[in-house]
Amino acid sequence: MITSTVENYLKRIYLEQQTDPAALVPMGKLAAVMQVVPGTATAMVKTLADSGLLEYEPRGGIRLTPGGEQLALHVLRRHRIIELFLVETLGLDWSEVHEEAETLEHAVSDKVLERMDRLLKHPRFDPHGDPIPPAKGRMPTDTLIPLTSLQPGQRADIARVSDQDPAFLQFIDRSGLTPGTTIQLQAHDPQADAYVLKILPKGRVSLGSTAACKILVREA
Amino acid sequence: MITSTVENYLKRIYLEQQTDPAALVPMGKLAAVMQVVPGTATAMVKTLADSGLLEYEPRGGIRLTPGGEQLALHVLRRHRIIELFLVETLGLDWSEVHEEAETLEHAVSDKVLERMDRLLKHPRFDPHGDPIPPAKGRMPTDTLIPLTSLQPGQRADIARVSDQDPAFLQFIDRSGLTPGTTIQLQAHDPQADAYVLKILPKGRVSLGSTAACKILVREA
DNA sequence: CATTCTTTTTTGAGTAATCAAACAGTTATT
DNA sequence: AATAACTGTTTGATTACTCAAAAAAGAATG
Ligand SMILES: [Mn+2]
Ligand SMILES: [Mn+2]
Ligand SMILES: [Mn+2]
Ligand SMILES: [Mn+2]
Repeated sequence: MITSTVENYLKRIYLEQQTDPAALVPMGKLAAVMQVVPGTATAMVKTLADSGLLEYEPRGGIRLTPGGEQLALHVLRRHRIIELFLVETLGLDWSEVHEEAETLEHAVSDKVLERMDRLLKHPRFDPHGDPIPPAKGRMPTDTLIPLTSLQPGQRADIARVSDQDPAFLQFIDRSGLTPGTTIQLQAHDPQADAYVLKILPKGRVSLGSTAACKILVREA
Repeated sequence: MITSTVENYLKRIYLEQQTDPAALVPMGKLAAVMQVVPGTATAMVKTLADSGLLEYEPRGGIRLTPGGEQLALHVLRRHRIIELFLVETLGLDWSEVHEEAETLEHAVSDKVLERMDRLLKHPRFDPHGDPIPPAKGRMPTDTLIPLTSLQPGQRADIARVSDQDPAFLQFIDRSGLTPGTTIQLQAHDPQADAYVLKILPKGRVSLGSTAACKILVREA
């Protein structure tokens, strides 16, 4: 049975995998992101391995099988379409939809999901700029860079905000740094740990590296 | 913890209660409608009684406490608003939304629910004509009668279809007997077990008593 | 009123998911 | 190499929900 617990594990494992596709995901990392004690993660991973959803090397780590990855992408598609639906159709704030989608992603049927997808005109990105896995076919790979990699003077479009914390997302919103915005890095002072951005057409904001590296941009 | 299992039990008990508000709901009935073995119902009922959600008379039956009833109505409100939302906003067929809502009713937050309610302009009835419990305040009581109680010649408006079976609902749709339709009972032949209806402004259909008593009407 | 049938409860067991804490294996440090 | 620190696994228990089957209570019938 694919319980919602299994769906959550697969989705998290997939996301961890993406941060370093070559390496195995260590058990400690998995336990940490799933917020369970290590023994729980070990037990779960054994049953997922038995179901053929991942490969498990004891004391080494794990990696999703193609079947496990397909399921993970399915959950991720649901999650991101639901997020966008909640923002676009029901008018929720982008800072709160992640939490809502965390539950709904396990309850929405394929039929309902495809209706949402149609109503939203087959969107390619969720409210945070994360790509929506297509119903079939490969996940599109775009090459985004963190704001911290820009050279002073360089322009770029904000493409993604990779932190689901409502307080941070609300700050991004207030500052006018939502995906789609064009910015220019005006100055970077390593000593002050300050990235000064010009928001086009008007506006200015200064960020520390902790915040700046959560903002991914596409070079203009 | 209010698990979705608990929500389902409370909702079913409430609905059973309504069929005969004076009597206790017998354990056998509960087990049957919940599709569990009697022992399972007994075990569950004990924990619900311990949580103060219902009163349990061993070998007598059960009755929801005010707290249990409030929770049940909350679930029922979610269920019915979701059904209408799926029909109105996502364009699903009324024959399939009951099953979808059965899962979603446990996953939709109060915030999302109130957004749906607002988008639907605070509806009072679900697609099947069942009343939507208000967020606060008492459940409205309307006096509907089954089609089988009409006298030949009498006119009435179809108000509710009380069977969630998709095949039956599709038949009702095909026959033009959806809630809101005005009909007139043209003839009732007890020997043939046939209720002949005129559908206004035009149309005619004949129903047996099994089908006719699932259709509730409001006298014109 | 004794027997039979029906309904309900009890008992014992299983699955899924979790934690605490003991244990074992691996890597780093002295 | 010995020891310490870290990481991961095992073991034993718990909670929520469920079923199968035995036992008990109550109702109906001859
Ligand atoms: Mn989730
Ligand atoms: Mn997102
Ligand atoms: Mn349900
Ligand atoms: Mn309904």
